[in-house]
Amino acid sequence: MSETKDAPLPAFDLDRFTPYRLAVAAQRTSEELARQYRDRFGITIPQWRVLVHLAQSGDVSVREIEARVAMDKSKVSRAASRLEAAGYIAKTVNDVDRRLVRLILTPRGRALMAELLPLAAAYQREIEARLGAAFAGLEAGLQSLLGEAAKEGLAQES
Amino acid sequence: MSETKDAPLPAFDLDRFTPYRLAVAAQRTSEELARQYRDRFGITIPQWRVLVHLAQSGDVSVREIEARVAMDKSKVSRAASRLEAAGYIAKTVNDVDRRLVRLILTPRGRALMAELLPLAAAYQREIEARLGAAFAGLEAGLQSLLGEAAKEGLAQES
DNA sequence: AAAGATTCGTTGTAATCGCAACGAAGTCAA
DNA sequence: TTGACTTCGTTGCGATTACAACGAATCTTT
Repeated sequence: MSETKDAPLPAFDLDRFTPYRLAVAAQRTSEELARQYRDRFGITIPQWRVLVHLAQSGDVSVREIEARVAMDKSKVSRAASRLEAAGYIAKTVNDVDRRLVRLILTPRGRALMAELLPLAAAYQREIEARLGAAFAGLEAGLQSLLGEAAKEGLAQES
Repeated sequence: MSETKDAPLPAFDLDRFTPYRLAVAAQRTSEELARQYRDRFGITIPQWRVLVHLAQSGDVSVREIEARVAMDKSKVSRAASRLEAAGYIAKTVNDVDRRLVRLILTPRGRALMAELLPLAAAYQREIEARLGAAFAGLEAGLQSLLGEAAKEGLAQES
C-alpha cells in the first residue's frame, strides 16, 4: 500500500480479449436482426430461438431447448408461455413421460416462421458476404470454441 | 389452417447461424471468467468492463465506454456508481466540459486490477491454447465483423 | 445575449432475468 | 406396494435491464 501510486498494471489489451470481442460481436449481430422481427412481429430473442428450434425439430421439450441453447429453464418456459398466448405454439403433455411438455408450432406459428426464416437466412448470407474469406476462419474458430464445451449433436462436416 | 398444414418451412440450421453461435460463445466464455472474479471479488461483468477500460485508458467518460462497449448508458452509469461505492473508482467532473464525468481508478481500484488483469490474461492464453491454429481465423473473422459493424452502426468516430 | 437545440449522465419504471424452491411425474430399490 | 431419490417445468422473488424522461451543461442560431 505504499507504491500503489504508480503501481504498473499488467499490460492488457481489451481489443484483443476474445470474450469481450465475442460479446460485442454477438450483441451487434443479434440486435441488428432482432430489431427487425421485434418491430414487425413483436418477437423477442428468446422467443425467436424457441421458434427456430421448433421449426427445425417439429416437436421439442423445454429441457431439450434448454440443453441445446444456452438458455435457462425458466427463460425457455416463459418464452414458450408467451408464444402460446400469442397463438404461435401449442403445449401438449407427452404421453410417454407426462413430466415433459411437447412444444409444437401451430399453423399460425408455421406461417410466422415462413416469414421469419427467410429474413434470418438473408441476414446470414449478408454476414457471409461481408466477411468474405474471413468467414471460414470465424466458423472454424467458433466450432473449436463451442465444441470443447459440452455439445452432443454437433455435426462437424463442411 | 388449410394450406399451412404441410407448408414446407425454409430449411434453416440454427447451428450454422452466426449471430446465434456468437451469442453462445460469448456467453460461455464471459461467464466462465466472470465466475472467477465474481466469487473472489464480487465484481459483475459490467463492472469488470468499466474497470478494464479505466485500467487501459486511465481516464474515461461514461459516454466513451458506452460507445466502445455495446453497453447502455444507464448500465455503465450504475456499474460506475457501484464501483465508486466500493471504493474502486472515483468520479470527477471534467473541467473543460462539465457535462462529462471523469472516471478514474482509485489506488484500491488499481490494486484490484493488479489482481484481475493477470487472471484475464491467463484466461486469454487458455483460450488461445484451446483453439490452437483456429484462433487466428477467429480473430480475423471478428476483426472483419467488428470493423464493418462499427462503420455501419456507429456513425460517430473520433 | 437569449432562446432553442443538443449532449451527457442519472433516475423512474415496467419488464425481464437468474436462481432457488416447489409440485407433479417418473425411477429405483427393497 | 411403499418410500426415498431424481427429473421436468413452473413460479416467486430479488436483482438487473432497457427505454424513456429528465436536469444540467454546452452548442447553435439569431
